[in-house]
Amino acid sequence: MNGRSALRLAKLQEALASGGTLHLRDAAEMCDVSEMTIRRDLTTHPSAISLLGGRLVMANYPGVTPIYDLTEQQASHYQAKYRLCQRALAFIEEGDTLFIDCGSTLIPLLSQLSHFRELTVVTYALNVANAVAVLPNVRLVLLGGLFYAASQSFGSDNIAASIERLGINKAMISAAGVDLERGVSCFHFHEVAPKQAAIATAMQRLLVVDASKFGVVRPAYFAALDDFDVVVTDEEGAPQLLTGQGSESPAVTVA
Amino acid sequence: MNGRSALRLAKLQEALASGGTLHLRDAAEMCDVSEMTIRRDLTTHPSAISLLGGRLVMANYPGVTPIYDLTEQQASHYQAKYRLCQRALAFIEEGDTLFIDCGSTLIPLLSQLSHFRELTVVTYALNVANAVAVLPNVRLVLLGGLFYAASQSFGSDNIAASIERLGINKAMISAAGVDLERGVSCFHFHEVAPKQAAIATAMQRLLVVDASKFGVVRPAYFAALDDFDVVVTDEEGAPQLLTGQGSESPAVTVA
DNA sequence: GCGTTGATGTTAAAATTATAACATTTAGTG
DNA sequence: CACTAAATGTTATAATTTTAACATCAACGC
Repeated sequence: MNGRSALRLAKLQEALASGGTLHLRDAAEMCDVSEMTIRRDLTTHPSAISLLGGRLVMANYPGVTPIYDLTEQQASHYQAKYRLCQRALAFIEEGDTLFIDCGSTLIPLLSQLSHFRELTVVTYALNVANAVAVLPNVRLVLLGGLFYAASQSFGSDNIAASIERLGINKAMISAAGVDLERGVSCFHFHEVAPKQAAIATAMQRLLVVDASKFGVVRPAYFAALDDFDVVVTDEEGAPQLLTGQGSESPAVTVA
Repeated sequence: MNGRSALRLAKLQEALASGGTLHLRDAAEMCDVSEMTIRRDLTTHPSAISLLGGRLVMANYPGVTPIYDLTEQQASHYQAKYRLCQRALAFIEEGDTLFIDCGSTLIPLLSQLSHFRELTVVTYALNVANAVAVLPNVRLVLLGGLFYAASQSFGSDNIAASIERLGINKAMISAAGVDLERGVSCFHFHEVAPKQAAIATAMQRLLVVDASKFGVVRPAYFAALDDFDVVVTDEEGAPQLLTGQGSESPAVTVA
């Protein structure tokens, strides 16, 4: 690594930080070196900047190349997430006020919301808010507070009260672990309060989880399985697993 | 416009909505048409998708091509904004708790904050939050509420109370109009409450505006010029203009 | 000073992407 | 069914981007 090289990268990073893209040509001129040098800077040092068809873009920015392209295997993995959200979508109705939980599970659902005439989305997650902000037909209510990077979400001491003040129709909740006996859990403790508040106040509670979460327990417990009205999942074998070896559990419908 | 064309675009948009990029090749395969057709779809219909070096990306996503590239004139226009923010930066100190206003003016400032060891940023704007969220050294407090797309910001009836509860050190306020007699104004009325609350509670109030805003009045008045301790601007002639033809106005320092 | 090393510049070739022109298919109409 | 027009596919060509190879230059130690 080179001092000057790092300096150039820093300069470019600053230029790109406010958004937009920078052509390799302009980047070279801006740094007063050749395009080749910029290319080499980029390949030598790894950095937050990535080169896309002759243009520099911030790689860690929400929308751009989170290091993955939607190709082959990943496309099929995307398909799985997509199908799960398709099932969840079936429960959404025109005019609903939805609580959308944090995490990546529900993100593919959000673009589908453009097909409705009018909806309201309540969330405490930045990535959810970004996906909803571009939809003109969806009113967005973001519950703010202190930002937690790990879950891309916000927390505050009165978030539960804020949620309970809203008329939430349906709560779409995600989880990192679902176990028959130990209940439903997630990674981060600051997610517990908003999840519980949404479950408490919503008219219908939907747990949206892919089957890989079954039998898993994570540090932060937030609900029992029968606190939910519906469990939306992606595997056919799931019903037995969840309702307990064929015993009747009328509180939970598995979709 | 064609029904199938629109359908393809919608499909691709959904695929891209959760982030990432999609190679033209894969997009064509996904839609079961030739690459040329995808290209034509993109050029015929305007859409949120843009093609960057053979890859499809969401154009309206925060980080990517907000329709502008940083080239030539625009690079110099960026330089102006950048210099303005450099001046504003001089007022920021290690450990500060900053209120950052909405709009695009202060965005270039945010990436510079990475040079500090520790800061806290309070904002009610989504674009500001996105820029700050990637900085590991800056604590982010986002004041939530109902989202207003026009200003990419949030509003709620208790936003003023939330701001006043925080220990804000310095308020960096932007404006769309600054006039000696008619005061400082912006476009949107929902911005008034948070701006005024920040001005009321902050220890130091800085107005950051480029000179093009001088002599302009916008619909929503929110402060008098001497409510600010410092006016940060980019033109040398500004002092006279603002302090009133050379008369003394000790309340306002122009940087 | 000389030679070495690392950084950078220059150039040519390869690969990829963009554009245009023309061929083919498809859907709709009388 | 034939005709038309729009949509799509195919191909060739142009433009651009990527890669590799080699040339230059400056800094540094001996």
